[in-house]
Amino acid sequence: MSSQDQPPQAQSEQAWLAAYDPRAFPPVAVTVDVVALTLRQDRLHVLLVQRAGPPFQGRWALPGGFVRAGEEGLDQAAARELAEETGVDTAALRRVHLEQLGSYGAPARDPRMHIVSVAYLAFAPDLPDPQAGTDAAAAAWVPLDGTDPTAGPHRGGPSGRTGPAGHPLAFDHAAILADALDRARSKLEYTPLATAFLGSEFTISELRSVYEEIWGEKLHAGNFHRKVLSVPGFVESTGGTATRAGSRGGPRARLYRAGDARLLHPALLRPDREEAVR
Amino acid sequence: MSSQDQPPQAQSEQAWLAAYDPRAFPPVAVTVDVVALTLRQDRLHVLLVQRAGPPFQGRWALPGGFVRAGEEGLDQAAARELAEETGVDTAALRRVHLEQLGSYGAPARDPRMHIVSVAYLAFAPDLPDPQAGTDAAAAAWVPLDGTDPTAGPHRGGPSGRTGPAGHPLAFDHAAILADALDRARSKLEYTPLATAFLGSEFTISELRSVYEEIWGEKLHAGNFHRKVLSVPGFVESTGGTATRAGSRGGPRARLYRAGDARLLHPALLRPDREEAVR
DNA sequence: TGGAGAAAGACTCGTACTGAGAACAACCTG
DNA sequence: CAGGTTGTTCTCAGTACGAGTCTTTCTCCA
Repeated sequence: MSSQDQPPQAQSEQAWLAAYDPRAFPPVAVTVDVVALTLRQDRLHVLLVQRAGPPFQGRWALPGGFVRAGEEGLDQAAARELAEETGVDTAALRRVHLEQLGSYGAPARDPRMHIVSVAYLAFAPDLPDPQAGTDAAAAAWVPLDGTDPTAGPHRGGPSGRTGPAGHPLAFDHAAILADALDRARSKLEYTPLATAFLGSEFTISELRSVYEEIWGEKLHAGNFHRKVLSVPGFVESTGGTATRAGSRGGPRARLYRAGDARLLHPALLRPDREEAVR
Repeated sequence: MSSQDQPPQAQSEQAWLAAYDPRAFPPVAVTVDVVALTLRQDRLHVLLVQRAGPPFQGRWALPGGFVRAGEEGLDQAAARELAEETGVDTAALRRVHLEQLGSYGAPARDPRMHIVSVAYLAFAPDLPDPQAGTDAAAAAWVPLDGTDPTAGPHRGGPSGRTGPAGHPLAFDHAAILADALDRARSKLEYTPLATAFLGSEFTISELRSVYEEIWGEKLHAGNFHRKVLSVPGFVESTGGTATRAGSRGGPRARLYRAGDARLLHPALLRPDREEAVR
């Protein structure tokens, strides 16, 4: 149940509600944090903000903030935070995939008080540079390539994930980011969400490079091509071709748009992951 | 970030923390609700409690309660609620699989105030009948078979899931339960968690009946057998055989225990789910 | 201007996995 | 004891997948 509590008295339900005092309950605050991922120049980036005030002043952190009590649900709060932080209007947010990742509620994860954070994961196409909100010193898309010395490339080690200046993230945001990357990698396997990183029209090669960048390994071009076209509803042809070939030659690729499938069947599995089994 | 907030002043971090007033923040309460599933006599059951007080007095609901601020994390809170509600001691809880399902935070989901509930999903072997906690009128394992007229058998329609007396669940617990069943069904595909519903030793047929009951469809016995034994780390032989055959004849089955795999590779996919794709 | 190199896309081949069904022996109940 | 049920193994055809080849088209650079 949503509450295990001793009612003041067993009166009528309405009378009881009127006498109800929310402040009588232990203070646990709820925030929403967003792990927004995008690809810029074929590199995976995450949206981070630099904290303007304590705690962790000056540190980089995931964008987020308190849920406005009584005004909005969790999904709306996440969308609002993302819009505020990216400076992108609500219309453009429609092209962004946003899903709940999980909640983090260790008592000491925030030094101020017990704060439960509901984390969200966003897949965005290439967006303009963010504008720092009023409560942030800076905001930026930060590359997640192998520049982090404490984590192997594309492995997303749970600790040590760093911000632009190489400093560790605030709070437990490194762990949240690691979980987000795990989720993103497996989401690509059985959903067509890789297309969320691309524009409305794209080539199979561009789609493949999304997989390669997020999974961190090269894929067989021919097999990928065959597979993508054979999964019903993954992509559909626009009939057109790219106006220019790739920068290093090759024929002009055909263009596709996202299909109507919500799940890939059969799935597009990552190659050989024996190590992940045990 | 875990907080987007105006610090009272930009003093030293410690001074700022000392002056911090948690009560200044909007009251959003956090609860933990548990969807505990088990199999009794080859039937899927969920643990429900009957609410002793308002709101929704007398209605059946998922077991749960407020997170004790500053004392415990979300996982511990879920384990505690489950232990309190089942009357099972912490030792027996070790055999129960408990994972976070998701968070539900629509502003009006609780009539008292804005309450965010972090839902957990538990897979339990057959446990004794629960004891109603002090704040519940009753607690019971409730069968989830096709007795619900508003939902097809094993489809878990998001609305209308009912309690023992056929009454709808309190709050948005019907939706949470539906999400939990979806999650459980897909978890069986790529994890060995079906074994969490069984005792420490089991036969392949018992394992198959777990899948059949949760997926709601009969499986090919021969292919299931081959598949289970071929996935590395799913089960390992104990060398023994069941002391008695099934009630309707047949040879004594060999006994197995859970292996050390945490993921099934390749996965054990549900048969034909065209409908789920779009 | 004419390769060299690279990429898009179609194709081939051998292997692995899957669903459907058959076969057979062990065991229950009546 | 007979008939039905179940555990387990096997066969067979269809599909999916990894790796490789081949052709064509394009860009870059000598």
